[in-house]
Amino acid sequence: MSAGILTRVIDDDLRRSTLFGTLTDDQIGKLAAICEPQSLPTGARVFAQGDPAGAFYLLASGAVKVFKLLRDGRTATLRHVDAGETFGESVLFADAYPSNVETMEECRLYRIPTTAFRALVADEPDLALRILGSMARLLVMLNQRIEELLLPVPARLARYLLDLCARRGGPTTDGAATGGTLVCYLPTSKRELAARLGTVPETLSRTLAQLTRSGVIALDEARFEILDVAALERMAQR
Amino acid sequence: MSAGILTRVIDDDLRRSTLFGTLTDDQIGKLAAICEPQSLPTGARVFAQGDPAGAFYLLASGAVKVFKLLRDGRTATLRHVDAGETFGESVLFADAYPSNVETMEECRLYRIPTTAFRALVADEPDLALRILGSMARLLVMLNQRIEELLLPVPARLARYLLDLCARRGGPTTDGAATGGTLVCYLPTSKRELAARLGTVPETLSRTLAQLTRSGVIALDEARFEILDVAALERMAQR
DNA sequence: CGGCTCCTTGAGGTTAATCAATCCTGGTGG
DNA sequence: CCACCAGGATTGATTAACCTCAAGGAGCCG
Repeated sequence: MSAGILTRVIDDDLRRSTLFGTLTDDQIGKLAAICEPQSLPTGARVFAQGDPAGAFYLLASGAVKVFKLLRDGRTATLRHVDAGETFGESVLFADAYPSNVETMEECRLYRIPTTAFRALVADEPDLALRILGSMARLLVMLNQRIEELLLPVPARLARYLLDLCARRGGPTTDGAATGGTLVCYLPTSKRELAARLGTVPETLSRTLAQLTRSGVIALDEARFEILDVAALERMAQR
Repeated sequence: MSAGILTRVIDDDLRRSTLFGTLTDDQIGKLAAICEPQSLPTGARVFAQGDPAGAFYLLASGAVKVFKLLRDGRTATLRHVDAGETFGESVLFADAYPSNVETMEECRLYRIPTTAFRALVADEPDLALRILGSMARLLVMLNQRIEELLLPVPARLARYLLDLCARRGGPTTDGAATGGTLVCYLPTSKRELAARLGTVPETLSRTLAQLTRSGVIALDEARFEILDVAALERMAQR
């Protein structure tokens, strides 16, 4: 039956997520029952700041960005969300979305209505602890973002590059000189990256050029290599 | 019995808090049982960034600041906490504190150990929903802080002043001209306020002087009055 | 080929941090 | 009572960061 196959897909997506990855089969089943699958093309708006809050989302595949529109037209990117992560959790207990979300690629995602989810949480304390953990992680991350914004652009960029290598990073270490080199790929356009770093493309370009000139990184299109990890870490500390 | 009086005090403090204000008597009782009352003088460190995370805190009276120390010695204030609010919730599921907390006045606070609290939450789904709500509010607030930091200093100051009047604000509206005037008092030294706004005392001083010269606010020591609400709101939008 | 978007590079201007001097205000001790 | 000092707050001058505006490339698709 196709329904069986469909729920199998949903279950798998849920199990692959950071937030629900370790739930019991029973819990996954209950959760799957309230999820509403969606598919969106690149550049679609998931919700806008000020929209009435009805649901939060699990991103099954693709990538989205969470951002604010400043009055002068600039956009401030708060967060890039990767497959397996959730976004919009903050509206579980708020009445409107505090920011905008737009897809950066073709996406599959699950809409999880707040009322249904809250009812579920009331039945499953374990689920509550889990989402508490997720929100705690978000809080820590936002704390870091705030700290970062008080640093100069080169430090922000250095942190981003180091973080990127650490997570999505090529363990492609070349056991050569000082700590070896790390290879990785920029996941977005430089325009998006600049917004994510709270700066403009021109400044990002200059900063990357500076890093390349001084031999700290090597850059070819989206592929980059950290040649001097120590120097980059020093730069990340203001 | 003194024990009875003591628990009465704790219960009242809990009930006065934003987070636990609407719990049932039974829930308050269980919570009170795991709270550890503390009294601290001005300028005391509650915890430091990197400390192993064992508890979060409810501030019963006084005021504390949450801040990060930047490598160059500057301090970045993330948040000022008032009586009745909680702080450190983010460590409920993290293993170390992500920032420092220091008292700005004499404080009474309650240490709430994470393990005991988590056990309590597992028993009381309602409590879980409640703290979820609190963390959602925190998330929204941090979102705002990030957005603010991308604005120029005058806009940040304008938002702070408007927000202050709206919350702690004198409803002392003088029904005179454009929307009337609002009177309020700066709750901290200008040094602390500058840190809270992510700037330095010199710049704050200049910006306040500028606002005063242009007749938007009147300032006398800590007492200030918003003379032109509309102008300040315009300034808050970059 | 022309138009497009994305990225880079250059020149100039603006914001705000830094450095430094002065002015209060309150407290202390002669 | 007053000279003195310490800390916070202000003001001025200088400097640095980075945004803005403007002008090219380089790849891509009609």
